[in-house]
Amino acid sequence: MSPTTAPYHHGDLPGALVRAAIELLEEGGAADLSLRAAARRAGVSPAAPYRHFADRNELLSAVAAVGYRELAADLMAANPAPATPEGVADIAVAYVRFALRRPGMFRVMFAEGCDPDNAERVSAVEAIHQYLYSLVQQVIPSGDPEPLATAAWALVHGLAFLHLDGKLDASSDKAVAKRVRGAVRAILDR
Amino acid sequence: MSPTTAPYHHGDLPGALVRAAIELLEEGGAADLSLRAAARRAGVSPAAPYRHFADRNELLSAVAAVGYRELAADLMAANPAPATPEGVADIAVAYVRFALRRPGMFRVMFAEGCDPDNAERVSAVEAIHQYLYSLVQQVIPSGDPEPLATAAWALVHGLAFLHLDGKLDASSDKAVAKRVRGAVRAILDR
DNA sequence: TGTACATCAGTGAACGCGCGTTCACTGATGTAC
DNA sequence: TGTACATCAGTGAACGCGCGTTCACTGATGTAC
Repeated sequence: MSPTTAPYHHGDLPGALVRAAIELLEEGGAADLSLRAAARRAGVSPAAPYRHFADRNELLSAVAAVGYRELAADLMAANPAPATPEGVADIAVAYVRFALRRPGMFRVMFAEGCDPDNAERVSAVEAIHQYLYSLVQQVIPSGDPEPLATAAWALVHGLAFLHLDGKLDASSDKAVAKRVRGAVRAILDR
Repeated sequence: MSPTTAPYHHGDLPGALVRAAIELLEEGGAADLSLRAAARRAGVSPAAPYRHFADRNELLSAVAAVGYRELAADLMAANPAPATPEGVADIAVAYVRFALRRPGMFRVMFAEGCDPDNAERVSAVEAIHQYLYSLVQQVIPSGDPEPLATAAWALVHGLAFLHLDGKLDASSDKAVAKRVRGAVRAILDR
């Protein structure tokens, strides 16, 4: 079998399309991501994706699902078992860093229009919430962890978007980390 | 002068275009907002806007500026002089409510691609930050207010977006208000 | 008070673009006998 | 082991769409004399 000739059957077109979409997202931002562009990059005709995805939104949901998994992995890698405010700040920094490192992906993960009923999405989001919940429970054992977990998520999410959208200066990684740590500590150390 | 005939000269086309754009935003979301659509609604040819706005982005910036002013007004109306955690929560609720009531507008105000150098935008954003700064200073007089003000903004901003994007259930106004108050109190009352 | 003229704010037609999606099709694959 | 056939995964051409933007233009306005 000649590997130089592209086979008629791709082998893993769904995977290739998701990967292509992610690359486009990293290179050009959310505006440059289209079904056609992903197909082009995967080396396939504009109609081919429709064998595997009902429409544009379904591809986007698949992309977002990958993003959620990677974000979760990033957070856990940042500090596997935080027990101090500083440990929590590590995770906050990782969250914001993820958003700034992969803005296109982050925007797709949190965007209007993306199917809110997609099962994979919902469970991935739930996983992140759960993670923050147990984290909060560990660091601040007193009281109801639910509102605190929500507050924690909102805090890092807001910091991420404000930096992403230029409302807070994101030109220096160091300054961003410092600002994020400052905000987290301001709340935790009172 | 016949008021039934549209005059050749509009009178206040820039204003009419901004108003039209805002209406489109409220009716159909950010995706339905285009220069052409705004011109159509203002009863003017597709090329007319270019007399007043260099390009699409400039119109968007003008729209965003109106949004910032309205958001600021909403916040101040919610509680003119908050001095307690509950008063702060009033403002947080107003922030989230604004986002949910006018999602298209909110998204334009905080979106990528929108000119970050636009003077009116920058000063409007600065005004909001300043407001939160002085608010924090009043409610929590001890320590550096800067990181706390940033944290406060990020918190409400994150709550707004998580509700807007369906990560937190926004189907009931009451439940949203309760969740927002809960998050604010969880942080303030510790 | 009237006229010439520069300036300004619109028109309308056209440009090229890339998009999502549908369609009838064809080449490859795998299964039943 | 070989063959007929159903199924699947692609092709490529075409659809209609709305967009941002440019262009040469014309109608209205206001100012200088």
